[in-house]
Amino acid sequence: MSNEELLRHHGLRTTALRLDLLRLLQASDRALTHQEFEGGLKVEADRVSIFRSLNAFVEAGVAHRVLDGRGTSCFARCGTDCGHGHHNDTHAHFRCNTCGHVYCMDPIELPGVALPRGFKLAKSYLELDGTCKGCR
Amino acid sequence: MSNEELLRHHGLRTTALRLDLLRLLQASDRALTHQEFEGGLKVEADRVSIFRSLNAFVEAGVAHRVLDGRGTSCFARCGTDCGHGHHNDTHAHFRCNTCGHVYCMDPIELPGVALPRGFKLAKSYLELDGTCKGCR
DNA sequence: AAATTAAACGCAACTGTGTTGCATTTCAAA
DNA sequence: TTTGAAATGCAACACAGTTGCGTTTAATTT
Repeated sequence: MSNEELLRHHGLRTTALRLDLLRLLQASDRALTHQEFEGGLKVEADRVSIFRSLNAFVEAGVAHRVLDGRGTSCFARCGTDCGHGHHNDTHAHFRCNTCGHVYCMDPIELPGVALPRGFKLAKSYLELDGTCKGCR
Repeated sequence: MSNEELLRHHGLRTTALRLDLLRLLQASDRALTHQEFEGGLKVEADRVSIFRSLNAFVEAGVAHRVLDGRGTSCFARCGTDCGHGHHNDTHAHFRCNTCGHVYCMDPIELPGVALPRGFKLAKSYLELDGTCKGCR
């Protein structure tokens, strides 16, 4: 599926900015921060528009948001089974303590956890850190 | 161990602000944000001093830092086995999707994860969300 | 008890992320 | 080609968190 089709398929308009953002998303093997998007764009775009497009991606199921362990949002492409309002991002995220980059891992099974009385579990997320292959 | 002793034991001076922060930490069953500390203090204190004291707590092993899922830091008391530069915070954190509060869960075993070639794992963190007992 | 010194503090200023309001432009459909 | 909604740009704002620096204070020494 082309990026134009991808956007259309998720109910988003195809604009130069969004195609450019998708290009960056697809070219990267890891989650990117807003800053990295801004620095890598070929088109000129306002910070605010980038934020809004990335938020639109998340809402539409085109990308998912990951926190980088210091509170900054990173974005990575979703699998084909994500759609408007629902994400199937049941994979772990690995953050490198040296370069700070965040990588999506393969999907895994998470263990059940006993919660205190009254707590209702919705989702579990496994976050990993260590050293990535580029930083060893 | 009194709070004075606790601070002394971790190489920190006992000041009115730090004792007040410790009081709030101890009175809470969940991790608190900087804002909550600021609002709950009996003594007057500058925002910056609160940030600095909380950072000092983390570095000394008195408290640990948890992200609340929206990028803001929360702080909770450490167990007795944490010290300067090393934390034994091998427990999951639960964030309520309604009120946003973050709770520390009991320590659990995390499953081993197969990482891509070249990645070296340091630590794993299990993050949970759902509805807390106060919000059902 | 007074002097001393490093740690802690208060204040001002700054950085960076992320958001909101509003006017303007642009996409896509009629 | 017209048209309406979505997307963008710009200005301003909110908030977390940090840094520099001068002053105060805690704990040690004399």
